Amino acid sequence: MERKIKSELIAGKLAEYEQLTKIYDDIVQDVKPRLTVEGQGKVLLALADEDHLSQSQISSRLEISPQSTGEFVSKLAKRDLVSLSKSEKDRRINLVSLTTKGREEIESSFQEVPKFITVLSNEEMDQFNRLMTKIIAAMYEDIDKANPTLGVKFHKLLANRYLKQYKK
Amino acid sequence: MERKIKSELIAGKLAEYEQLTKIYDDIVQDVKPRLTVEGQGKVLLALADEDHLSQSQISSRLEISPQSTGEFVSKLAKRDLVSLSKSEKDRRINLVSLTTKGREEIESSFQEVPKFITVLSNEEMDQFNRLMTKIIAAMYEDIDKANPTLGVKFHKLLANRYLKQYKK
DNA sequence: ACATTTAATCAGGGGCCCTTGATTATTATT
DNA sequence: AATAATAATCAAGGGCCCCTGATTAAATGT
Repeated sequence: MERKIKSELIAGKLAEYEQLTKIYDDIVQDVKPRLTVEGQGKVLLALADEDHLSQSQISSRLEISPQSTGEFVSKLAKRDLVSLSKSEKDRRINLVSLTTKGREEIESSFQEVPKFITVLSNEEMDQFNRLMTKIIAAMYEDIDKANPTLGVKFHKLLANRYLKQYKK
Repeated sequence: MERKIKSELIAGKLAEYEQLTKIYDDIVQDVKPRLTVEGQGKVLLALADEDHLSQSQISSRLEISPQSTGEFVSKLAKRDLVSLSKSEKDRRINLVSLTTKGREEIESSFQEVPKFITVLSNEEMDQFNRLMTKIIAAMYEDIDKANPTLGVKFHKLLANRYLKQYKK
């Protein structure tokens, strides 16, 4: 089989997997909504990386508007996942900090291991892990090459968190 | 390494991959938005599977409300991806059909092969394909076991489309 | 002291994916 | 013929993720 066909086949599998996880989560697995690199999840991940940030720091790190930042922060505060406090050094600044509940939210979102993974043998798991590692590394490379601005680097930090979680 | 840890590691990789594709698509790859099993994409996939459906057929197949169906169909029509016609057999019925543009939209959404896949060797591609196939099959199994209603079966048909595309 | 900049909020908007309730027109059943 | 069921639309609403423009308060620069 030609190399082009193989890569197309894999692209299809990955796409299929991606859509299936949505259905899987809806129907099979009563999972907590995952943290995503979107909206409120973005802010949570930013704070997981460095707590006690001002809103404008969050805004520039995530490359989203201050108003969007304020909105997401406000929603997170409403859910008691973050707390707000005026900075003593600068009364304009609102410091955003994770609450215990917020920290737990982040930790627990990484704890779900989908059942379907257990269909693999031990050896297959090793293989899969190695291949996924390779793919992910290539993705990071492409991302950095395309746009090495602060925002992207930050995105990289965010995503790296998944990895750190499982190194122990 | 213990089996539990391995599966956790893989869960983490998959989660990381999933979030990274969002960033990858945003930054690296100027891709067409993918068809998803959500909203308008759902309707397109339904029509790809069987064209010329009534809105209420779509509604029941996708297990969404008639009003949502109408909304998505209307949006797709606005984008010239579907055309509407009153059924001659029953004047209540609006038949929804893919336009040429709609068909092209669907086809082209499967054509993008992300560059990062090419980091794998031929052998690795075979391995990865085999492992993904196994995982996806397990997912389908779980999905069917959990809820074998018509809607779910339909979702399965939708997702199967990715596979069919690459069998040739 | 005044002008400029910065941080956050308010006002308002858009898009997308969903929902419930009500209405109108058409078809099927009694 | 009258009633009940069906198909689609209209009205209205909500949530989430985003945005631009304007305003207010605090800090910094001249």
